[in-house]
Amino acid sequence: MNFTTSEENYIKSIYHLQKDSDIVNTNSLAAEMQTSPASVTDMLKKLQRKKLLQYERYKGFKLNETGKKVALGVVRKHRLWEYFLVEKLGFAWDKVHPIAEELEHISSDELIKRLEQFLGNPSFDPHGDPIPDRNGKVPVIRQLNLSSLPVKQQATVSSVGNQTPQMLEMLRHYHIGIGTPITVIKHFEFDGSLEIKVLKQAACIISEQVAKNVFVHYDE
Amino acid sequence: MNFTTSEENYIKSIYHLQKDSDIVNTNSLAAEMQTSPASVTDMLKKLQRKKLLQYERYKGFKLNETGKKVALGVVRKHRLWEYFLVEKLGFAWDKVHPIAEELEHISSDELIKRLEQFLGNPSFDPHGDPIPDRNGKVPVIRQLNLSSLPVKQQATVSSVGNQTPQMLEMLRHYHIGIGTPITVIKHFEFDGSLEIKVLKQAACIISEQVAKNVFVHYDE
DNA sequence: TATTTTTTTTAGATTTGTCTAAATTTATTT
DNA sequence: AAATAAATTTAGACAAATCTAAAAAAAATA
Repeated sequence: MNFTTSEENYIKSIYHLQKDSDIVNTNSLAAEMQTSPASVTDMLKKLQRKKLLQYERYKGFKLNETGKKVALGVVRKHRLWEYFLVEKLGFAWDKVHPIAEELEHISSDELIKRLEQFLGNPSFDPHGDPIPDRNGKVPVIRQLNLSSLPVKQQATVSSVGNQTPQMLEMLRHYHIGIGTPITVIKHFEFDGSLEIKVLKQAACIISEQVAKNVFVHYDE
Repeated sequence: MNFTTSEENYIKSIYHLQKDSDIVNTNSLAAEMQTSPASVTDMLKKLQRKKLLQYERYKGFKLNETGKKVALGVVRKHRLWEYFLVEKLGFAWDKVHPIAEELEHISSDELIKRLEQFLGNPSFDPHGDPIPDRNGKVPVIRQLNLSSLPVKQQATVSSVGNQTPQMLEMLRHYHIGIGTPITVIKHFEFDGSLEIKVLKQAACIISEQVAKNVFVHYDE
């Protein structure tokens, strides 16, 4: 089945919202999509007619299995294009989101199959987010929050929670990127801030808010 | 200024039509766009309001300088993406048109700048068509029709006129592609067909209709 | 030149995705 | 439990891009 750009965007947003909250409600989706609750209701009816949603009036909604498959397809395309933009075209990781937002709606399956191969079948995008495979399988990585990393434990940055341009810019300032080796030197109880050491950089202090958005995995 | 996908498609089609006929009329554009003459009229009014067209009711129309710039921008994107699809992703040249038709509407200028660089600033796409540069300048190549090539004159295929999948498939069968060395052995007056020799292939005969769509340039 | 044919435009309708304002349902608070 | 507030849906409208059928203009022909 084929979907419009608008439908795909709604499906993708619902997918992301229902990861944290199981059931999604109209207002939060409207906020996420920067549109009115009335427009959301209209689209929900359409997606229900197309059998992608479990939806009851006034009760909230979630994607069914078919809907999730569609969402994973869009996420897959988005992340493969982000990988392409950063690794092949040399874009900074905080600039690629809006472009991938357009590219993800190009419809050819053959294109995505070949793009994936051309990129060397990557498992994670430039922000450390997993790239679903052809069948919607999402690679997992055992990672923990930087705030929970024991002091002096050597680890590697694996992904970033908040991916606003503001956050990504800030991380770039700290020289923190995906794959960056990192150690926590000291944990300040007062405000939860951390003194950290990043490869070749002088030790520095990051706020708890930043730390909560950085995920790492232990080095083997 | 920004244009919708539909507007860009109309502009591009007008551009291609006015290369052969200077002034374009409603019916031929409707045929080209596979839509009704009424829809064309509607869009013409819109493009005129946006000051891209020289248009008088019942008298035909053509792009003005602004309109041509926009058209060249779309053509540029289309051909760069075709180059990418063939040279980087390994698509056959007769499969890329519909995909490039979607990709050409992605809006980021930065993307196209970087893509062009990544591809090594190509001047011609996989069908031998020139790729306009950032400023809308179109590279030219002195080429002639295969039917007009003197017998025994060594030449190289530089572009293809009719780019339907049917024609491209046929040329692939003859092992004729852009850059293929080619010589005319004999010219048959009876039906205008040509006996030709293509690199490493046994001599073969092609119809006048095919020959008229193959363009070559002399080897230096 | 008058008539017929072709081309082009207008009028009015349809679909998609959106909006605002009003109505309805659910949740919260006295 | 009744009143109030919040969330959600409905009703009705609009812009974009399309359509069909009818009207108008231009071109071709008798």
